Amino acid sequence: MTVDQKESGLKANLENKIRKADLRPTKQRIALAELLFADGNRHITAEILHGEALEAGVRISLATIYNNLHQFTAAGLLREVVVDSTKSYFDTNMDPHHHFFHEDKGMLEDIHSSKLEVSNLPDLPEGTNIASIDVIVRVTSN
Amino acid sequence: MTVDQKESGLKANLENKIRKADLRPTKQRIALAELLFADGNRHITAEILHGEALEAGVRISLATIYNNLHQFTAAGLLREVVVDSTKSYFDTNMDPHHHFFHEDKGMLEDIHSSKLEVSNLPDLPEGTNIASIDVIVRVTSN
DNA sequence: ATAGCTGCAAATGCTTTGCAAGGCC
DNA sequence: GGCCTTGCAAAGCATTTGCAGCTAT
Repeated sequence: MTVDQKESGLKANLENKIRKADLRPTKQRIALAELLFADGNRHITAEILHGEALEAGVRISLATIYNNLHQFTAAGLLREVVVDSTKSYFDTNMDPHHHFFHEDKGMLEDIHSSKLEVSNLPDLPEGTNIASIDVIVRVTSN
Repeated sequence: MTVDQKESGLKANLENKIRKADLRPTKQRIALAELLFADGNRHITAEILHGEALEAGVRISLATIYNNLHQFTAAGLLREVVVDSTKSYFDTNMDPHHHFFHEDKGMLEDIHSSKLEVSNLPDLPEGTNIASIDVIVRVTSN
């Protein structure tokens, strides 16, 4: 198999992913999907993703980045991680897991679920269900 | 002891708290301290606190609310809880503890530290220290 | 053809800042 | 008096929205 075939196989795969989410595989969406999903788990902000897209030679507006990040999130391809009150991070790892947050660098790092356990959870408030449990271990450089 | 004496005792206490933080006990600061610390643990946004101050008849600007929330936070009288990417919450409970976050209502509720245990924490990334561990149990009404 | 997407620019919402006037020590 | 605080209005920043034009099906 040539490199080109691998390349096109990957793209076809991403197109599929987009189609399954009931979204049209536009040039911009495919480019974003490549940046987000090709290299495994990523934690990214809209701004950064925009920069990467431009660098990769894909002309795309920030508004479209935001639209697509939210559409991907709604479709279950991404999740939003709330760690910083000034900007939003999106995570491509959909398995249950937690995070280190490097406060100095504004960087997220996965903690595999098996590596961290939350026990002794008290009774939930009357009439509520758990939507998710987020554990954020904030670290600073020493 | 009369009610008035209790009242003034409380205020004197709050003034002390403010002085210890190296801040001047201005009318606005005392009013905010009353709203924040008089009735035990609270979780509050700048907007809400502003509303409460106006309701209590204290003329204070939103900018001053923000200034003081940050000064109180820097002084260790408050902590900021990051749960919502659109606004900041401040918590008057400085003991180590975690939170339920009612996503429907945008409301925080304490989980006493003794009630929830985080175990099996993996090794920290090279050269880092823990700043804090935040557990947020997001719940929705059913 | 038509419903969905994109880009632009304007709008939004929360938060911060600059600066003149006022208040605490 | 001198420095800290306040309030106002303007600015800032990330994000969202309206809309005209383009694109996938």
